[in-house]
Parts: sequence; C-alpha cells; structure tokens
Amino acid sequence: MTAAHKKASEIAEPLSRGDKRRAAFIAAAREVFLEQGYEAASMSEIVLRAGGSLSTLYSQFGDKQGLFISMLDARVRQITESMGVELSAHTPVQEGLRRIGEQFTSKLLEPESLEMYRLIVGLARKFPEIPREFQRRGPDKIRQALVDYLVDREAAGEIRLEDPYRTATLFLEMTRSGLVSRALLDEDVRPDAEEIRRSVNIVVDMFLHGIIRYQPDSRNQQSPKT
Amino acid sequence: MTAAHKKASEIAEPLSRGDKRRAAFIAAAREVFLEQGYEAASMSEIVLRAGGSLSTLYSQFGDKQGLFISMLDARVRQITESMGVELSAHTPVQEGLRRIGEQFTSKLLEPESLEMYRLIVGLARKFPEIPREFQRRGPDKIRQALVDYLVDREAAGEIRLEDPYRTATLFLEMTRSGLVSRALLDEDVRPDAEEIRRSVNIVVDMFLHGIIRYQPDSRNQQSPKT
DNA sequence: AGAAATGTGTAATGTCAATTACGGTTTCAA
DNA sequence: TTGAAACCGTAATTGACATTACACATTTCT
Repeated sequence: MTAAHKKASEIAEPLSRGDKRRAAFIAAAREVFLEQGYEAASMSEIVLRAGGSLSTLYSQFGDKQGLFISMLDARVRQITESMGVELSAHTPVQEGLRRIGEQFTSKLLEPESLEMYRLIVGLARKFPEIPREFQRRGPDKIRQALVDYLVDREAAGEIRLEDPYRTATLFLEMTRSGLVSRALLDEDVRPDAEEIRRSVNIVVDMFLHGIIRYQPDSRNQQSPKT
Repeated sequence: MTAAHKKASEIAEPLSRGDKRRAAFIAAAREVFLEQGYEAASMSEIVLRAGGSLSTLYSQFGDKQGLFISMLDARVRQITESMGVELSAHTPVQEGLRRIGEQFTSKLLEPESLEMYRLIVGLARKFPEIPREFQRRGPDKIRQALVDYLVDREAAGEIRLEDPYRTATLFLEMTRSGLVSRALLDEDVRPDAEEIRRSVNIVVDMFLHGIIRYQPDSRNQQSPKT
C-alpha cells in the first residue's frame, strides 16, 4: 500500500508506467482466476501472462488476496457499467420488461459472467464481504432501475402493483432463473439469443397474466376442450 | 477398488469394520470439505476428525477426488431422499404448490444445502460431471414429482396449462430464486419459516394470477398468447 | 487357534506455489 | 545529466499438503 490513491475525477491521463503494469496484471489475473479458480491460480502464471515480474506484482497488490480483490473490483464495476439500463419511462410495460429481461439475462449468460459468478459464490465462506459487495454493486443497481421504471409506468396508469421493490426483485430473479441457474451447473447449456428471447417472453407473460389458467370453481370438468 | 461391491438390497447387516471406517471418513470429509472448500481441505485434517489413518483413507477411496465424489454421492442421495415429496394427487393446486414450494425452499435454505451448492457450483470447471449428476439426481427428481402432480390436477379439470414441464421448472426456479439466490451470496440472510411461507405464497399467487394488474386496453392490445 | 485380510501410526517423498531477497536496469523529473 | 523510484529476472526460502512406504496391531474367517 504505497501510492494507491490516484485521481478519481481527473480526465484520462497518459497512464503512467505503473498504471499500465497494474492494468496488465489485473487483466492477466482475471484470465487466470477465471480459468483456474482462486486456489489453483498461481501468481507466477499471472506474471507469465502479464509480463513484468513477481516482485512488481507483489509490490503493487501486497499479496494474492489483494490482487484478487482488486481484480474483482475492477471487473464488477466494468460489468455493471456496461449494463447501463436505458429504459425510457414511456416504453410500455410489456416491451420494457422484455427489454430489460433480455439484456439482464444475456449479460449473465456470457461465459465470463458465469465463471465470475461461480467464483464469487464459491468464495462466500472465505471472503464473505466479496459477494455482498458484488450484490450491492451489481444486481442491486439493476433492480433499482427496474423499480424506477415500474413506478413510472404505474404513475402513467398502465399498471397497478402492491410492492414495486418486491415485484422487481421477483421479476429479475425469474428471468435469471430459467436459464442462468441451469447454465451455472452445466457448461454445455448455452442458450442462443432466440432462446433467451423466448424464455424471457414466457416470464413476462406469466408476470402479467399468470401461467396457469386457474379455474377455482370448476368441479367436475373431465376433458377440458380448447 | 478391491471389494467395493457390497450388498445393495440386503437388510441392515451388522456394518463391518470397514464400513464403519468408511462412514466415519465420509462424515468427516463432509465437514471438512464444506468448511474449507475442496482445495483447502486437507486429507490429514479429515483423518484427524474421523480417526483411523491416512493409509486406510487412501486404501478406501484412492485419492482426494475419489473421497470427494463418494462424499457428494452419499450426501446428494441422502438429501433428495429426505425431500420425498408426498403430494396427494387430490390436493388443490394452490395448496399443493404452496406445500411443495415451502418444502423445497426450506430444504435448500439450510446452511448445509447452501454450502453444498456453493461447493458444487464452484467445481463446475474442475469436475463438470459433478454438477450435472447433481442436477439429475436432485432438482430433476423434484421437478418430475411436480410435473406429475400438475398433470393430475389438469386431468381433474382444476387447471389448464400449455407445457407442464416448463411450468414446473419455472415454478421451482421462482420459489427458489426469491430467497435462495440471495442467501447464496450473503451468509447473514437467514429467512425464518414465516418468511419462507410468505415468499412462497407470493410466488404461488403470481403463478396463478400474475402479479401486475395489467390493463392492456388502455392502448394497443397485444395478444399475450405464446 | 492361526493365517489372511485390514487397519493403524509415523515418518518419509516429492511437488508446488506463495512470498522474499537481491543485484542489476529502466524511467523520469528536476 | 543524474539520482531516486520503480522495474526486472532469477533464485532462494518456506510451508503445505497429497501420496507412499513400512513395520506393527487387530479383526475375521475357517
């Protein structure tokens, strides 16, 4: 921890030598950690890919854990930024939900996101702070955007809802679940764009109408015709 | 692999010396692997807790990976068995969904299930077979039970649905998502029974009716069919 | 009982990777 | 130009295990 406090509001400076090294280290670290997992990743391997030297690596990040956290930090920031949700407050709900659902799901299904998620989940015991931070900086941001949007649509009179916060959570979890939690467990599950669209549509429809046509007062209805 | 093929259909035999050792090893392995993760867990630590000796451990399981897989195998079997879903085909859907949802969610929220899941997810890269096996032997079993139940209820005329398989998947994922995926990332999230009930109820209601009161006639009405 | 099979303890072996040390080199600002 | 701050390479230094070896004890089976 020598000179770690750099500018945070300056414009792009020439990127000093140290910063370039640092960036290279972080990029290589990301590769290696994602490929091999935290324990199995070796510092030497990272140096090998990044160029530079072990000594510099240690002088910049202190130790393995420090490097890991810096890498994660940079990455989560990057991912959530790239997911900037641009929902006009005037998009109709059905359309809006579809759009946000697809964007969210696609992003999470990228191999790198999956790996990152696996890594983070696996570290909940060792570094409990990491998943919490991740949750706060990632998913929670997206949800807030959805809440805002839903509230707007309600104000516009298009929908009515009890609890925007809970509703948003549920919606995101639902869209995510269908494909993502499967993909998490099986490398070979790789839905394409079309499948994502279909899956999200189903969720949106269910969200709006319920998926089971419920007929609470029917008693003896043998073979339901169409 | 010396004498590994034991009786599979016999009644409880006295449990030979070897079997007792084996059980002790597996129990200790479960503890240690769950506590420390696969890489960090040490064989010596396991022997320390189980009693017995390193030599025996190796003679029984071959190597670390073998022990791990045996442990997982035993455990998954145990968990899914304990979740034997007893849904009478005559329970009304609303009641049935609530019951299965609560049981499923509660089980998955137990600290041990969460740890096991974290472990499994983290190993997707190293042992891709493990998560697949898990999926097949765990969640897929439950889903099948739900599919059967839904089909029964449809035959009874209580509900109508397009695609029982997809519907069941979605339902389970939904109930799971609300609480479990949060708990996965944050050790401190520990919903109690009441909260589980509430969460499941919300999902069931949404499942049956949709959560957003949608008023599509205010503008251009799109057919929500799929 | 007594041999064969198994289990037990302890102490190697061997590997691998985190972390340091150190002497030489490059960058860069004054 | 020049000296400090940062780098670079390489080679220790350590510590942790996984995995084996070996000599001895216990159980099991006939």
